[in-house]
Amino acid sequence: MDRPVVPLGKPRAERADARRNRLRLLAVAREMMDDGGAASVTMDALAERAGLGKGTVFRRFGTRAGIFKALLEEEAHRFQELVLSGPPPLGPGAGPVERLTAYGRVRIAFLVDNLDVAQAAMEPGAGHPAAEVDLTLVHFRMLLGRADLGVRDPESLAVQLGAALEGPLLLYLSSSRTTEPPPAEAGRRLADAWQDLVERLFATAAD
Amino acid sequence: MDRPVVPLGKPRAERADARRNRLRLLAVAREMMDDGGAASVTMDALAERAGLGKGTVFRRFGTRAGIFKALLEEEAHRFQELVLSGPPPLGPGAGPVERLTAYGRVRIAFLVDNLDVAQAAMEPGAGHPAAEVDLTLVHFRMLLGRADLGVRDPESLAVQLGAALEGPLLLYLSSSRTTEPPPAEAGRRLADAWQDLVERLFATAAD
DNA sequence: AATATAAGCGGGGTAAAGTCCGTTTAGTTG
DNA sequence: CAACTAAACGGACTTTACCCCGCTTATATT
Repeated sequence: MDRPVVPLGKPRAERADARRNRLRLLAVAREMMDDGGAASVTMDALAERAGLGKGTVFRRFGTRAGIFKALLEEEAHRFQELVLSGPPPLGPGAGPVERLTAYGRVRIAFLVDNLDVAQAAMEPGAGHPAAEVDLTLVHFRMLLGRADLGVRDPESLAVQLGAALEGPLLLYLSSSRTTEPPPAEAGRRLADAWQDLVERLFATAAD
Repeated sequence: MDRPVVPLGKPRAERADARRNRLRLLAVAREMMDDGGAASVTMDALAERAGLGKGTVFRRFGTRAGIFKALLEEEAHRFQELVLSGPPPLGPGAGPVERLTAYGRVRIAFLVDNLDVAQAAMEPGAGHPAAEVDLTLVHFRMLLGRADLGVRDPESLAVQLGAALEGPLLLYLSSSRTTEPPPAEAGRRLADAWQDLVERLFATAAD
């Protein structure tokens, strides 16, 4: 629980062996997931299969969920680049409504693909809902600020939108997946609903 | 090898001892929460303090989260009555916008009060997001159906609204509560934002 | 190169969730 | 009321996440 807590200003670059092991662990984790699914990634097994001690695994990731968050964030980083400097409508150059709907579409596709990782990433009292969510929020705030709806509390609206996007996804991926609609179709439906919501919200501004 | 094969349709009422123990466990759990917070409610301790075996606890609630869900649902039942047949604006008699905002206000207050139980109720791969959430969805669907926005997929909108209401709450209650705004104020802010969102959504219909 | 030290490492230890299965009992049937 | 059966019970057992802390090593400093 105690974090090292270097007062501040001293990031103290990651040591070479630490970095090597971190990458190693992530690679092995991915490998194990491909084999036996997320459930098969136990801390002991991961440590052993990576040829490291259990303590090391925890030092690197803090918690089991931490591993999955890290996996997710690797991907998220690529995504972020697209959002910040890729081609429209996802990247800059399109209007807020287009960018928001595009964002939703891509994010939904992403989570539907990485369903089990996403699930595993939020199990315990994980606290922070992944830095990744924060990225979504930052982006939403930016877009909302730009589009001038006369909203009282843009910060809260960003959070609500984020929830409206992620919530249904989580609901979907937590429901029995055996008899449910196939992911592709569910994804399409979620994306359409998202577009509907965004357009409806912005319609009031266009009056 | 003879299979019992009760065809179906026979719920087989709860046995008297089972009922007694179920109520007992809930009472003791509440007691323990008042003492040492949600974290102090371990399955072993609960079993012992109730004078029962651990197996019994699991038979009754299936999972640790199950206990907290059960606690929450006890409350939710009272709430449901208010919604279905209480006085306006929460109960019938007011317009959809008023009812939705009232619903949000009360629900937020409820969750802010029961913060730790709510948190504890959603920890593991709990699967079903609590029957309670379903109640919210049923209600939202009803109100959305009544108010005739020309929405393509009312079902999805209900889910999104539910998420927009609950998501920010969860975010709030999972963030460090030591330095954050006091619950009362946070609650007010969430409620205002919720009202804003609902009014904005319905504005397009009122044109 | 020698030294100092913060960071990293390992793996046994603990606690708590959840499973198993043999025993007990409430409720039913003739 | 005696036999019967499905449900409930208990508690030992297993599996994991996560902690602790003495030992090792990379890296900065002189």
